[in-house]
Amino acid sequence: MFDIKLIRDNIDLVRNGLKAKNACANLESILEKDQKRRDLLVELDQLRSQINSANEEISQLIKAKEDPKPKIATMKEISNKISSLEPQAKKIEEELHSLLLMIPNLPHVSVPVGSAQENKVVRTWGKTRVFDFKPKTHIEIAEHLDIIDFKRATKITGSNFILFKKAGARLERALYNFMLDTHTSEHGYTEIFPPVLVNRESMIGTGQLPKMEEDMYRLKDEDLFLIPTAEVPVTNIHRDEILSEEELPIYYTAYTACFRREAGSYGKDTRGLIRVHQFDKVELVKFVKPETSYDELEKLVGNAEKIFQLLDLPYRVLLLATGDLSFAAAKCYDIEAFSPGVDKWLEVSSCSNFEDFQARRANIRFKGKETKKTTPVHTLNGSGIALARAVVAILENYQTKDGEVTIPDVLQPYMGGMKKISK
RNA sequence: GGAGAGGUGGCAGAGUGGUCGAUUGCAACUGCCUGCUAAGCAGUUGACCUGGCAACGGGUCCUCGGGUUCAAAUCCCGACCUCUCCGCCA
Repeated sequence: MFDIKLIRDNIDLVRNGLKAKNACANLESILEKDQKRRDLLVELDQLRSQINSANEEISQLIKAKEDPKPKIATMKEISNKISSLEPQAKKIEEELHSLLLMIPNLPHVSVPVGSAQENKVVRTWGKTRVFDFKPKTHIEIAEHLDIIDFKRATKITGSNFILFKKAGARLERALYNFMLDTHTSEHGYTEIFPPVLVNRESMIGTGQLPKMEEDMYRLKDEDLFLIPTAEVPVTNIHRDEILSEEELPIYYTAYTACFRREAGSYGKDTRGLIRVHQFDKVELVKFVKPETSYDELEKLVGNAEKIFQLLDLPYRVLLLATGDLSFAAAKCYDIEAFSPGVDKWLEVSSCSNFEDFQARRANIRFKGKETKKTTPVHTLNGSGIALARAVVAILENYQTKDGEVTIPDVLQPYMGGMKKISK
């Protein structure tokens, strides 16, 4: 949730931040509503205060066996005034709230200003494979090895769904087990297995709603949503809670299926595994103290990178420019894996610091041990990592001349010792 | 899904129209006492909104939303959740 006080106190900062993010909001109208709301509140509070003291007097009159009728008459009068003001106050409160929910987070100062062209490659890891043959795409490889059945997935559900088979299915399972094991035993994350259906409050809490409802799968009868990422249920674990300072930082990791409608994004990038409506992902979520959140972001990216290093897959890390940042993010690194078959860098992870943006929406705070103050926590999350695209990277990077795929060393134990996928 | 019971502060648990943000117990914190620990004694302990430079005020919150009333934790209606029994089911 956007902090109204920041708009009141520092409107230029907000205006510039929104501009950098290519977002607009009528800040003047928000401030106007805010003023009107506070004026109404002051008036209402005064009336309520009168009611409270009158009420006390009435009870004393009753106790003293005196006639409370005249006092009751004045109370009735005040009470009527209150009932006429209350709906106004409530209405403006709601209007203000929904306006604030539509304002995106502001970018951090360290984020380059501009559109996606301003994204910066921060570092590149590993060597791009050199093949003595023309590398095939993951689609050709998967169909040749009969480990993914695109046609039948379409028959069962619809376009852009996938059906893994045999070693393909096993590879999927091996990958998320390997990732969960790495994050829990080497990076200190606590494993979570959350629901994949969440309610509206949870979706608002992490910022998917109200703005992006059309991108979400929603149940017709229940007002529940299929999660687009485990970020939603996992961040909402601590919604409406006050944590103690000693509990922080909290690190969670979760494997879930993720569901995205990808409305309006049909085009050339949608073949194969690259953009599908359901994919598996291992997510990393952190709740931290504000002063540590940017250090925590660097560590988070490092944890995601580690997966690629262990898999020995070349990747690069991008720092996203302001215009490419998502709604809730203040700063974001993308990890892209190089896939020689499609000859592209594919986004396989996105690691963001949301600062207190989600924490304000979801009402997640912590109490200072010394200060005794309650302050919103900072939340972060990152993919560690997204599976369908990691499979693309593995199939295309580890393909051999005769159409087989070598299994990366770290995955072999998870594949029952299998060293390569053959027909 | 059907029938019944219930949802009060960190927890336990009173309160059934007016002086109730709410008795009390536990837990926690701060003093005192004590060789140490325990016990004991005294006090403190919620969140949110809002006025004010401040000192210091005012308001809201007894699951949530409506209603009755001058006045609601308390009465009425609805939603959600929990428990018990029955049905169904992995």
